[in-house]
Amino acid sequence: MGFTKHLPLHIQIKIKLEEEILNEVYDEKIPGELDLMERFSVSRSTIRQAIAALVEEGILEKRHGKGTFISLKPVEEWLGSFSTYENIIDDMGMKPYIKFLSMEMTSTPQNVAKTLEEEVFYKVKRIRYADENPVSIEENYYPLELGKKLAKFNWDNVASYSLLDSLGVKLWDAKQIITCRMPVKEECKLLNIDETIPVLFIERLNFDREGNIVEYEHSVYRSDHYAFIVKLGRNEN
Amino acid sequence: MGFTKHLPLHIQIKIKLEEEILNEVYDEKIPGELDLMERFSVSRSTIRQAIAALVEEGILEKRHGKGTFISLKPVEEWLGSFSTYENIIDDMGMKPYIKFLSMEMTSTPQNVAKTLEEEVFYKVKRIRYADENPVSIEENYYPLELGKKLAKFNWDNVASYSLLDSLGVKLWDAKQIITCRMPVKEECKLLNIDETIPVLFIERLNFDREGNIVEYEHSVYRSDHYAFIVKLGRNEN
DNA sequence: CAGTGGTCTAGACCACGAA
DNA sequence: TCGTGGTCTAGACCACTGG
Repeated sequence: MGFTKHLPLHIQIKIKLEEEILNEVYDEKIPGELDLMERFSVSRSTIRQAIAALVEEGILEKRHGKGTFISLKPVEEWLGSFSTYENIIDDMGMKPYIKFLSMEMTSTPQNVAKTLEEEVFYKVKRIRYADENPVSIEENYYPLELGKKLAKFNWDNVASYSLLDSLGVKLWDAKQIITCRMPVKEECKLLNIDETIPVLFIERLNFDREGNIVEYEHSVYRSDHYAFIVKLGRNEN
Repeated sequence: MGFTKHLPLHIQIKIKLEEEILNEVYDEKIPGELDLMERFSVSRSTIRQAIAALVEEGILEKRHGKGTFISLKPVEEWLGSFSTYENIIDDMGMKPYIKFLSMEMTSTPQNVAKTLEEEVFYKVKRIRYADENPVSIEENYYPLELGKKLAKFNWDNVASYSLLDSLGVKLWDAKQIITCRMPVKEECKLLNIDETIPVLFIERLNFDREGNIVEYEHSVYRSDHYAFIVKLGRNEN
């Protein structure tokens, strides 16, 4: 392996396994600890230490008596754990739906322009409903190359990250800004609200594992019936 | 120890250590692994496993060559990692200040009433400034008993959790709701804003380790100059 | 039963930090 | 140099899962 500095074995093994997992070398389950011991010619604790790190990162998941399985929590769960968009009025039974409005090329949004040099982005505009009631206007922006591929999909009622996922693009980090303002006329019309009701304005930059911007989201939520609920905990929850 | 079921040794040790840490048996540093091995009559890996769990929970912190130290991240850092309140207009140099306005007993706020049976709460009202400009109106509510103790402090320019901390109350979990609305007259006056500018409205319930409500926060932020910035990551960041 | 992960031991040597 | 945590080994037995 060239001149690998002098990383501890368990780290090297962890990296190797992680790489293989992300390259989909394994289907669902990684080899047992005995196999890995042989393969890497190390003791069991070293293997276990490597695996423990991956478990902690949410990449692997152990099942006693069965084996160690690839986890890679779906992004839905991950993002969901942060910004659960919930209805204050407690009408749980409502059906969510996202309707495609338009797709076009546009100039790079401000927020992205600071970081990237590209001048043109793909923009997808959609409206999110709860039953028949419009909830938000969502615009997703993508770099040209990625956008071209995404343009081939049907964007009705799908999560953007599931489309990204099918292209092999995984979201990893995100940065989000939350503020509010008064709606413009078009937003009032689309959301079916009065001009006197403010809207929550959310921007989110999504990054992949290497820190590249893969998606910029720009959303406007009506504030009269909805709010963001955030759970905070020191550990998992 | 009575009839301890049959918990693994490292779990028992972890619990024991955790208990001692929370009871402030140690000052800053826990005994070395050798000492603990002797004390519990177990092997080093068992001790290390117990400690690893506590490190993962953010309760301990290892320093190579020095020892294992009690961490218990200050709440500031913990809460701060979530909702960093930042100025969009990028005036970094501003000085934050929180001015005490009033303290009184009041009926239990709605949000708390759902969970608790108490009928009266202490309410502390303050205004947060950036330099000379008002940023938000913050109201903190406390259960009677706790409120009585807190009433003795000077509430100018201190974080509520630092006062709680000095009473031995540690925050552990939180639940937060973010939405927006138009300001009422009093809020316009206090925040020095026009009636046409919406405000961000944040409610937060803070819980201790046992899940008791220890604080309810109710804040109104002006939206014209400020926004919430949230960083999301799968692991630590 | 066989296979897998879970727990635990005893002992070795390394790497860092402070005196 | 000494004490601390970091890495690693070899081997043992237990507990869960599935055929």
